[in-house]
Amino acid sequence: MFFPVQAGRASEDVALQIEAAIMDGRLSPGERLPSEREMQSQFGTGRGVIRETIKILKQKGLLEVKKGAKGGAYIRRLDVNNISESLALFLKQHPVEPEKLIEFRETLDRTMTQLAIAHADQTEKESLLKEAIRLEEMLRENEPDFIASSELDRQLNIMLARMARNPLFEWVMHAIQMGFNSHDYALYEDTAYRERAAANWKNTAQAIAQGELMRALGFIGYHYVLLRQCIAEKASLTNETDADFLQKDEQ
Amino acid sequence: MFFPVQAGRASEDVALQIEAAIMDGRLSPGERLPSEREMQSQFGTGRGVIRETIKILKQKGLLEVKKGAKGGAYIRRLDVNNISESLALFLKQHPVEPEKLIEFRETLDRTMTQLAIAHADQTEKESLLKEAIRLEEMLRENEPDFIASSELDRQLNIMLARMARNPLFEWVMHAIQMGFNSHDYALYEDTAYRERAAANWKNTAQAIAQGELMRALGFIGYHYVLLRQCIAEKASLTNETDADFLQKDEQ
DNA sequence: TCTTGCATTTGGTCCTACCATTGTAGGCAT
DNA sequence: ATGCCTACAATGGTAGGACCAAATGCAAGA
Repeated sequence: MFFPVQAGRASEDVALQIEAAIMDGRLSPGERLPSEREMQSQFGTGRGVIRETIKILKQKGLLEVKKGAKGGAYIRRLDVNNISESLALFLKQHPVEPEKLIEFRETLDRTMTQLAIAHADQTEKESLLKEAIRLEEMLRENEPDFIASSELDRQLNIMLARMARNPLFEWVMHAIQMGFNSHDYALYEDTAYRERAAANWKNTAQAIAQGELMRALGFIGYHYVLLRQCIAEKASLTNETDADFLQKDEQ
Repeated sequence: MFFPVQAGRASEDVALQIEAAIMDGRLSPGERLPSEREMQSQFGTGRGVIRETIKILKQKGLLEVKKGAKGGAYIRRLDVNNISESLALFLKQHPVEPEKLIEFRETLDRTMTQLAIAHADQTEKESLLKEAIRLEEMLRENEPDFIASSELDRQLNIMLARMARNPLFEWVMHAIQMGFNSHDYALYEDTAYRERAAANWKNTAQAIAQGELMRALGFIGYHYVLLRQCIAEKASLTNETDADFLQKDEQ
């Protein structure tokens, strides 16, 4: 039941030591690690081990590496993107039925709306409304930019999440949006959908600004009704894609 | 406005190529990559670059490396733990007020309860109830095992998530529980809390098994009332810890 | 004072040799 | 023929050295 103390994991070992030092606060964001050649002698290993260590920690998002004099490995503050990337990678291997995603997002949206009305200040609420109006206008143009508008849609979601004054909602929304970026562009190509969705965003923002919770929730509900309709239409049009998706989902 | 085509990122480059091959399905879980020395010549680089590449992909959870003959880098199917680990790491650097965590979990719990009643089969519902009863019994012992019981509490949560038939809830719950493991043990040390919490779990499971949504939601609500009380008590007892926490949260 | 250019620091790459682990094939003994 | 053991080969793990490339700073020169 004993296991070898070090079964070829020198780089993992060093990585753990450095990670621990960062988490303990012995190393703070912005600080620099010694140069590779220095650590090489400090840890008593070859330089290769140190380099592999650095790659690991860099991949974890804990380090940022710069070349040249005054270069080296700098401690980096983690940000949400690391989680988002992990999630996105995971989702590529584990496709989720659109309905499941909608179910999840609707839950979050309803709560965030509630929290936003309670906690956000008036400035933010009006800013949300302003952006929603901007989205509506953007789509009224002759040749709407789908990428820009679905980007703005994302922005609105993030704003709402931030207004909820609960970072967890913000982080999860962020990660979810990054993970599912591919599907969303397509929706904004549907003329009928995008205009009603934008109008609905405006209504939602208005209700939030006026503090009318139930009305806001009603609009949120309508938003997801629209989404479900739009997806159902797309699915019935292209059976092939649907079959593909189901197949992928099976494995 | 031009940027150098390869600013010292050979290993990242190779990693991207392999990652793409995995995502395209050109490489499937279980398959083996060529040996380091072979790839070295295939990619036209030194062996160090290949090794760094492998470390990166291993850290991402895409590879598993074995030594010896028939060893090498094997493609691995991603699992939720990678996300959980990213989140846990992130949360260590970004502490969250307990109230915010409760707010978030309560939202998920309420929806999951609703979905579980609608989608789970009777077998599962009874199994949930059985485990809840087991938790209650476990705490009635003379010397309850805090770690085991808070582990069982986690299990109950995961079961509920699975019963919702929506993998997103399952994954997020999993990640959240991994990320916040440290706080939760402590709660189960409070005698008054843990017994009422367990009894409440039983009631909740019972209501779910009987398909009584509103009653179940009522119990869920009570669960979080208990949690909030428990945390408030702890906070008022140890002002020092609380001050520490706020300080950490500021930075 | 500004520019140029050299020197230094530091990561990026290649190479080569050797060690450690593991699976297997072949030989040896029963 | 069977079963055990050993030697070998494949493969990742480590060490150390040499050189390249980029970034910075300083010094010399215009």
